[in-house]
Amino acid sequence: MANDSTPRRVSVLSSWLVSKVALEAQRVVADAGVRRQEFAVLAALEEAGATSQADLGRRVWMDRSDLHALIGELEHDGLVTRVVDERDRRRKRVRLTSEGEARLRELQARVDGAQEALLAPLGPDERRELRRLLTRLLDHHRGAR
Amino acid sequence: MANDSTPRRVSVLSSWLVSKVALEAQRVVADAGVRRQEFAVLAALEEAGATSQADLGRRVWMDRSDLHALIGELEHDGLVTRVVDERDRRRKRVRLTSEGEARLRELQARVDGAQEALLAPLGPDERRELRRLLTRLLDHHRGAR
DNA sequence: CAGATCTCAGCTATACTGAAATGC
DNA sequence: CGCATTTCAGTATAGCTGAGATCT
Repeated sequence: MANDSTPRRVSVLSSWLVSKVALEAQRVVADAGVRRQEFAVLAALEEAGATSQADLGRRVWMDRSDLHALIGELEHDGLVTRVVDERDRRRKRVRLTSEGEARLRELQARVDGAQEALLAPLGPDERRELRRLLTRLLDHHRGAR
Repeated sequence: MANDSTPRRVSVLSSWLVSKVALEAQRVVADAGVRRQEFAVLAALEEAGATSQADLGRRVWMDRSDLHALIGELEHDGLVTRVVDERDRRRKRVRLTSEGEARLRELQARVDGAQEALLAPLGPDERRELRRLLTRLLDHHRGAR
């Protein structure tokens, strides 16, 4: 009550609040030794099986260009393979290697830890509620484009 | 229920969720013609009166370096003045001009609109709850450093 | 032909770091 | 001296754009 260092008027801007929390979240995940994008792509790949880069981009909401670069790295590190789809030669099917699966399991463990650190001050109900509210916002604005 | 395009496993990563919402928030505010940083600084200045850049940086959680550049722009545009503090000559007191105040009122109106657009899918209680949860996270992690 | 996909070469905004200059 | 403040220069990352090549 006495120690309110957050500027009142600025805190009225939810955009500001969300951005700062996002930064903090990113920091926590990075401190756990995880690149958010890599994790997101590997996880999406495991879930979707072998898909095209374009599909992957839609799933992870990542830019085609950045995704292309990232997949290049992952391929170079032997975590994924990139093969021309013979049924539609425009596409390249990206697939997890067994090394990629191992890497994903490793990252998942670290991410779980980071997640716990990030949400530490919240109880189970609050975590659920936070996720619900954020998801609602995302779904709403996603639909509008 | 049928249309669940968000990858299940990725959405488990709250960090990812928060980041995407932050991006959306930023977009909404930018679409309203507002630079988040400029608004934050002007608002903090109105609230704090004439303070040093360092103090301003702490209030708005902005980097000294970036803040310096931004204040340079604002000064060039006649929105703030920057004067050496004679009581402590290391400091420069930054102060809103009347043009700056007018600019702030203009931005505030746009920000209110953007805020409304961003939070449209949430009811009043939900907005309060979202802000409460985010603030709690921020305060917690802020204290830890 | 329209449209999708992959690729490449950039751009911008944001956050941050290191270090010098000045003054307390 | 240690410490705070301002300033400058440079780095890193994320997200994005435009355009060409290839294919359906």
